[in-house]
Amino acid sequence: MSDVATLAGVSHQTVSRVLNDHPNVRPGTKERVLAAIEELGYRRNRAARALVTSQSSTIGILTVGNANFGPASTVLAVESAARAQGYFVSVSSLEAFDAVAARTALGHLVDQGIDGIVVVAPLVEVARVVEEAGLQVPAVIVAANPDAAATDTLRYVCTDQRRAARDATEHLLGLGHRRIAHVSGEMAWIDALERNAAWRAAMEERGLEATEYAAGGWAAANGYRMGRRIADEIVAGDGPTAIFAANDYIAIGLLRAFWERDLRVPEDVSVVGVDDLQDSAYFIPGLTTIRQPFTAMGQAAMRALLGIAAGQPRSEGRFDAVLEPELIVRDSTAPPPAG
Amino acid sequence: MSDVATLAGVSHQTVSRVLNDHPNVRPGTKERVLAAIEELGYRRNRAARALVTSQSSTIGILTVGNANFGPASTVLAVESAARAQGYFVSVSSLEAFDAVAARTALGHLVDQGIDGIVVVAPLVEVARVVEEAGLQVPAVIVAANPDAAATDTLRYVCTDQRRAARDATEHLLGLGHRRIAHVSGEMAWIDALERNAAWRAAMEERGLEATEYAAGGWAAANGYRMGRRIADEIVAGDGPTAIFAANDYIAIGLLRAFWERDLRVPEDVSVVGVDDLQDSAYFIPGLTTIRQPFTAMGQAAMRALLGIAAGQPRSEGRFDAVLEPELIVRDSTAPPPAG
DNA sequence: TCCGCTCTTGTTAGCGCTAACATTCTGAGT
DNA sequence: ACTCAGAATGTTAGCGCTAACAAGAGCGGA
Repeated sequence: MSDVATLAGVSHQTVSRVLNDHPNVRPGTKERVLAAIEELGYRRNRAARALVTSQSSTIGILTVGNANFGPASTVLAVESAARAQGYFVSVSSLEAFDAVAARTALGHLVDQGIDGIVVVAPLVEVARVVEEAGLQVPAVIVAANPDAAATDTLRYVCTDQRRAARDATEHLLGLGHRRIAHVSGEMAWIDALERNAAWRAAMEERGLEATEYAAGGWAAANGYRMGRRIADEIVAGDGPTAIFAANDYIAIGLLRAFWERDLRVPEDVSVVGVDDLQDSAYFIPGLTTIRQPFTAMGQAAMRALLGIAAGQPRSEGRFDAVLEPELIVRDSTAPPPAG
Repeated sequence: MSDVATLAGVSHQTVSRVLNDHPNVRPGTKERVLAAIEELGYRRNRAARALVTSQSSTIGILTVGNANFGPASTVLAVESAARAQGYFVSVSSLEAFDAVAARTALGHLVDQGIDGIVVVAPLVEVARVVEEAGLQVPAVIVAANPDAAATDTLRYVCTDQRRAARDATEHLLGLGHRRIAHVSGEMAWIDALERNAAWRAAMEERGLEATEYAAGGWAAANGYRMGRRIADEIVAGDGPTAIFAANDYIAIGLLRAFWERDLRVPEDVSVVGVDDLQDSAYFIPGLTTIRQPFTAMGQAAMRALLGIAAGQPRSEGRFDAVLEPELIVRDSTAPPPAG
């Protein structure tokens, strides 16, 4: 920086002023400084800047370190929103899903001197750890946590998973289905719990029996395993006529299992998923599913984070933003078979 | 830090020594310092440390900002490998694929004072920009770039995409197919180019005609569109008996198009993809595909990066590491129909 | 012409840490 | 007891930057 100052014939402080867009710099001087910066290819040292301003313009993202569609898409969206706001993004993914790992990762992030944290924490346990960590930095948890309790430095943002499940269930109900089963995901995940609860509520509201098949995981393999069981029941005549799968991977496993048993979708059984994967429209048949507004979520998360930093009072509800999912109707749902 | 020093009754420098595992500290002193750190909940300021050591223990990842399976998996793998080595990870994703955006993102990363960059740059243009940027920091490009030219600070690491395509093609050839078409991906991508070239080479080696269908993109929709065209040709009797799809998304589009035309896979036509998506095994039929060793790639990238930093001479070949993909045979490939 | 104001620029200090050097302590050898 | 090497600890300086204050320059009004 002092080289630049020398070349421009000013003091280093004036250079700093130019860099920080300080108002009281004569245009001519500014130009000379800018020229010197250009000539020397000078780049300001962020570490020094962070040291003196105690601001890193970096936000941390804590997430689960696998390629699950939901979290991955959310991370991408947050990242993009952060960059749009001029923030850098430091990602820390959890390999193991336990509290210790979450605490460690959180510590790492904080150690980095980030300005805020966005936690993409679909897991019940991770969310809890973050809440209890008593973070000093602004934090936003992206999760439809029913126990969400915003504080002055902690906010929540989510997509309404209950709405997703209700929309799916009611789409099926509207088609005339009454025996609507649910193949649930991994129950350590908030999303799994919420979708399950809302489907169950929608069924019970109408006095319908709610049969749950616990797949125990989000993968196609889990759906496939349940699909074989369900196929047996359908063939035996006492199975469901429609299934709400906790996500599209499970749904594709279901589709596959039914296909193997010559059960036609949607003629013999309807299937709805959640997520709308890149290729869900090209499954056989094209999958009716619930799409989540990931981009909007990312933006909402950043807005909430910046809001905390700016000292904005938290919104009244428990969530700072609740985004609505969207039902995408394709070919895997139809009225139930006659009789 | 001085608080800790006071509480432990030592100088701040001794605290620093304890923190940095300096050998010449009496065990008793060390313990007292550690206790003081614990009591005060002290965390060392990374910005100050970075300033004085000019080391941030952060590596930057430059990638394309979409959810494409390959890049996303690679990023995840690099991230995990970096963390295992005690590095933080700062991600910068390109929204647009152009040179300007790539240069800007690179600049951002460098400005952050990172210790190294891993570029997950499947795009021809991005790789070129990085090469020409004349980066001062160690950089590793993860791409099967045929023009790879390692330098003292720039290394290449890749999965052998030609091998992937050759394995796929030869699997089909071994099954007896002779009319093996290729549905190519987005040609701005190195992977697309490489897979295309290797398939073509394998065909031409045997004097077979190589018919290419340019899907123009990686999505299922692209595959579907080409699939309809190919289906027409197969029905007309002059289509291919097997197809090598540039990735699994394209393959699923193909599968879907064939299913719509009542063409059976693999009886009427075989399909091979590349990637092995989470649910590829559950496609209808289960997709034969090429799996890439992402985890190993991430580790290789970090190893290469650390190698540069440690002043290790670059390896003799143009690539620092070339990893081998793996053919996963499932149900979408079989011998060609008789006649 | 001179005062007093504002605009512009320079000077100084210090963010929290580590490297380098300075000092003190310890204990084996005489 | 006394020396001296080497271990343990302390002191000082400075990384590159910004904030706070200081000083100089320019200008209108009396």
